[in-house]
Amino acid sequence: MANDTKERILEAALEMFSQNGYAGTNIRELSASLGLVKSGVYKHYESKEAIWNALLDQMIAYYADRFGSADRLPPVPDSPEDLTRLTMRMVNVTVHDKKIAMTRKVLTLEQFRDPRARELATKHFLTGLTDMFTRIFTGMMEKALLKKDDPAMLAFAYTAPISALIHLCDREPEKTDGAMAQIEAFSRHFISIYGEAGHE
Amino acid sequence: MANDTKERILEAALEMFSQNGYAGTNIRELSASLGLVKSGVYKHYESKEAIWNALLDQMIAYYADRFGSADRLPPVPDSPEDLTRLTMRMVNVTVHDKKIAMTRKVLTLEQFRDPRARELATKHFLTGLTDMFTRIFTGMMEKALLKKDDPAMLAFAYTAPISALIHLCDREPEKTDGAMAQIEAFSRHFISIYGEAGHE
DNA sequence: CATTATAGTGAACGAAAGGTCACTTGTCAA
DNA sequence: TTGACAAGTGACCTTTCGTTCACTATAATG
Repeated sequence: MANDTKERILEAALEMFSQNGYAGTNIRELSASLGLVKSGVYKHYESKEAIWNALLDQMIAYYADRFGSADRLPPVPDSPEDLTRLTMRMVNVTVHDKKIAMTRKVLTLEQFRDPRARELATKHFLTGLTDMFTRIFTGMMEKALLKKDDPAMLAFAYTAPISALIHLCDREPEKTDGAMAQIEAFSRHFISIYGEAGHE
Repeated sequence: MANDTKERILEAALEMFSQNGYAGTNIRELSASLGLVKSGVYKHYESKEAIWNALLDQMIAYYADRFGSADRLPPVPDSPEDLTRLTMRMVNVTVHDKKIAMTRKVLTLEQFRDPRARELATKHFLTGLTDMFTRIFTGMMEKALLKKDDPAMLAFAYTAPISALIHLCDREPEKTDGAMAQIEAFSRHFISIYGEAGHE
């Protein structure tokens, strides 16, 4: 025992599924990338679909652990500039962390096929960010850093464009730098509109 | 001759590729959906990949014809309310037109595999809408319907959230009505922020 | 009417897919 | 030392895939 092959299979599956999709991946290649022969994989998972479901379980658990609970919320920014800094820090992680980026790709590719992937995709791409920033903006309005407005609407207006550029980075990685700059510019523009006048 | 089978194959391919992806589609099913036996397809296309390329050609040409030229631009709205009306009309078409919706799905599924799909996806999901509304907003600023600002930035801030909700409709069609309402609410909110004061 | 190209059929093929199984190897507990 | 078990191998099975091909029916052409 004391073997991590079962986990390594999931890692390899994430990599291959995110590049070629579930249907476009075969377990011969998958196992070869681990230095195994394909029958070896079946010692750990009973089928290709079982690998997929285990991977999805892991992605769902990871998301719940990392973004699901309210207490994991980043601190409310102390200034408008802090919002931009917080945003850029989060975006940088999300774009450059290989595992998170591959998770997004997998969800993109399988969202029409698997109901659980669909649900998780909506969280990753839309509601997760919106909910998070709804709380942040509520806090900022209480601190009088943002003009009073519907925080959920502002969060949607703030996160959706950022999410669109993250998708662009996934699709065309060579545009990552430009997209990052655009996110920062957008964040500043957002603050210039919604930031409470009187705060430096 | 006088046969439209070649076109019908592309229609069926769009349908199947948009649901199951390229790798997840087999030509037995594809031809069966046309009342053919699979070998019949090869009288019209020499391979599965040739079908895919022809479909992509058609999607690219369709996009260029419909959204590519500047003269196809919708008229600049005459009032802020008109912007919402124009937006809702465009979104309604884009969401409910089966062919356009399937095109988006196919591009979503194949964007990481095919460079041409990748390029078209970026146009469909990001730059196309942004460019279009950059022109519209420029016109609205000239008419003093919008506060003077960077029209490209406003267009990005306006279209990206709408695009996110269109994606939601593709992913979870049962949420279409809610998404539509949210788009309309967002449009009005946008106008309440950027609309030039003094216009009713 | 004879001809010829076109659209479609059905059987067959080789390759590749997912999956099974008898067997070997290495590790640990009794 | 031995027994048991988990991990990995390689041959093999079945199904399905994309593709080919000889053939037929049809409809337009000379």
